Amino acid sequence: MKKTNVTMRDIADKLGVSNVTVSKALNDKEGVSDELKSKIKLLADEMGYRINAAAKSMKQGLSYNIGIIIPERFVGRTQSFYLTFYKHISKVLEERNYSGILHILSAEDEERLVLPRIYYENKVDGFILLGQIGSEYVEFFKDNDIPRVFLDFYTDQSDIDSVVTDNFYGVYEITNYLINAGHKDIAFVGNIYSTSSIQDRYLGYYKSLLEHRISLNHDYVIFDRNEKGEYIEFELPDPLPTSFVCNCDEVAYNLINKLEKLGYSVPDDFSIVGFDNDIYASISEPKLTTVAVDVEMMSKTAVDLVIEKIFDKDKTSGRVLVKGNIIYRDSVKTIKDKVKA
Amino acid sequence: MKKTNVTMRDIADKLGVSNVTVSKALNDKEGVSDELKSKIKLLADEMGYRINAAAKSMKQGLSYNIGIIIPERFVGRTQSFYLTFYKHISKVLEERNYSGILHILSAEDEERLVLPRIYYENKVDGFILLGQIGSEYVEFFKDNDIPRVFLDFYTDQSDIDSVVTDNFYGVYEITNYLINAGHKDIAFVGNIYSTSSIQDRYLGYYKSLLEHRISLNHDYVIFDRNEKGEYIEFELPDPLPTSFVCNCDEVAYNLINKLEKLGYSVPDDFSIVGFDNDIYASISEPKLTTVAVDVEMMSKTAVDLVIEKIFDKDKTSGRVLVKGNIIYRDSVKTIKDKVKA
DNA sequence: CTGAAAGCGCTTACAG
DNA sequence: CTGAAAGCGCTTACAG
Repeated sequence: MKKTNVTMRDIADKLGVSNVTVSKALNDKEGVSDELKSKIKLLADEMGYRINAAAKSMKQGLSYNIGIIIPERFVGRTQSFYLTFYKHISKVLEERNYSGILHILSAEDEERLVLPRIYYENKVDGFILLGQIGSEYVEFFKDNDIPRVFLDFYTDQSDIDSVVTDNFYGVYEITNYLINAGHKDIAFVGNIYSTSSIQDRYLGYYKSLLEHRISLNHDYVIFDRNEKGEYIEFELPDPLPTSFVCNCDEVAYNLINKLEKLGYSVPDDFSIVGFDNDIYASISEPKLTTVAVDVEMMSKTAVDLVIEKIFDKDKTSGRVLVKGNIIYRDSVKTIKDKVKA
Repeated sequence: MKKTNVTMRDIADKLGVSNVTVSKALNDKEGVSDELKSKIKLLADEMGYRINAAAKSMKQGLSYNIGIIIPERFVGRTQSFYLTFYKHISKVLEERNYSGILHILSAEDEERLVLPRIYYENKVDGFILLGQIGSEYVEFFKDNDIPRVFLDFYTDQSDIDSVVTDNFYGVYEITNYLINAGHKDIAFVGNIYSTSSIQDRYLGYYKSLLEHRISLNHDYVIFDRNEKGEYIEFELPDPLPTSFVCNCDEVAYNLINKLEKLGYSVPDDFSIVGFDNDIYASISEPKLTTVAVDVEMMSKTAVDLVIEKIFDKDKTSGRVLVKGNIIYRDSVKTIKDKVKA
């Protein structure tokens, strides 16, 4: 049992020095002899001294806490993506001597434009907002001058500092890969009017086609969901392509199941790629070749950005793109030398 | 843009009262006329007043933060269970005017017995520890007198306050359900020496058997993993039972796949139940009848316990069991009236 | 290299 | 019903 409530004063008294000297020693500041400094540190340890963050915080006007906001709809039984994000955020925060207060934003609060209590209580120095958030809420958030960075958030609202995956480039690269494997008849699967992120992925696919002088076939754009985001039955084109670029792994997973029910086999009859490298990429048969979002780099970027903004209110970054990495697995077959029927 | 740094003093000055009165009004304490109180609240709103949690915290010696600790191995791509837990914890915390600082405990810190920095900085009033944690770490944690509650944590270490799912009762109930559906030849799937939680589930199964005068057949205890927790090939008994009680959904999912590869069909040839109601219960074909952990009630219980302990250091609760609920889906077939071959 | 003084913004206990 | 005083435990700026 360690004694609670050991203060700098207590340490100072025992050593016959002032609390100022103790503060300087414990914070490794100038103005204390090395000898005294280590004596103080030793005694602090012995006495089980723990700094009072609240006192420091009040004096400095800084809490060394960052609020992480995740809308509750991303916290489902099948959604673990954002916990992984939080893990990396938390790790970087730790390295910077910050802590993360994780706030799950309820649908109700999001609708009624209620900011988290940690804002009204000045418990955090800045915010990282994870995932897609209603644009009204974002506007409302912007009315306050607290530093904030949006992570994995797509919007056309300007003057927002955000860190996002390079959707465009990722799909561009993976489509190139398909073409290099001999594919020419390549479909894109996704509702290209549904989200900005799907749109960018589609455009990456299109750019790869353009570069290889493959003309865009509108029958090869296969919708996966309606405007509400609900999945719909795939309407497969006739004739079928040899490969499918899916806008996400879950849809790739669904497509594989659909094709196999129709008696086809992946990758023998069709090559399929996804995006996200989430659980669906691993539970599908065969496992998916896909684009892995670089969660680690994105998290690090977001944390460093928000901390910079805390110390320089005028700092802006705009939209920062982080490149993903292709993960090669078993859902693509090279057909370079195959004679097509 | 709201002005930052509005203090109680500023409000007091504008109204020609003292900051004490403002403090009382804003905290709804006695000693201010209703008229003045509402005038103060109105002006506070208008001026964009936000309380300084650090100042309050220092004065009261309470941070109104709770540290939530999750070992990093529970934060994988396929593990979203604990984020769901956090969501419910966070919601209750919110209702109690607390905030949650989520700390992901690295494997390294767990091994080296490093407590989270939030402890050493007095940033939290108590801890909720989620999931299984090394016993040395637990012992080390106990050396400190900060309130702590273990959630979804199984151990034989005594004098630990914990909130756990009633494994025993859950499997007891779901085995009863199988028996009522006409099953008599029921296997249990799990390594009964592996974890305390699997052991309890096994004993619930056994109790149900006992109650129905069905004798325990040791061939019907099928191991799913080795001592290290790595999954192994099932060794199916001969003759086969008509149903399987699996110690968790993931294993039930694996078993279904194994049986279907062998040419059997579930639930026509075999009925199968799981435990946890996690993602494997939903992605399996057919969907699993299983026991859902009552995450909401467990979270609420844990939060209320830790808060009680903050205000009454001597409060202990011991091991609190929370009952799960059977979720009926498609993996069980009634064979009551079926003539057996 | 060391320390006395002031102050961060609240709340508590007490006096009127 | 209202307020003056003290103090929570630090850090900062300045003086020696």
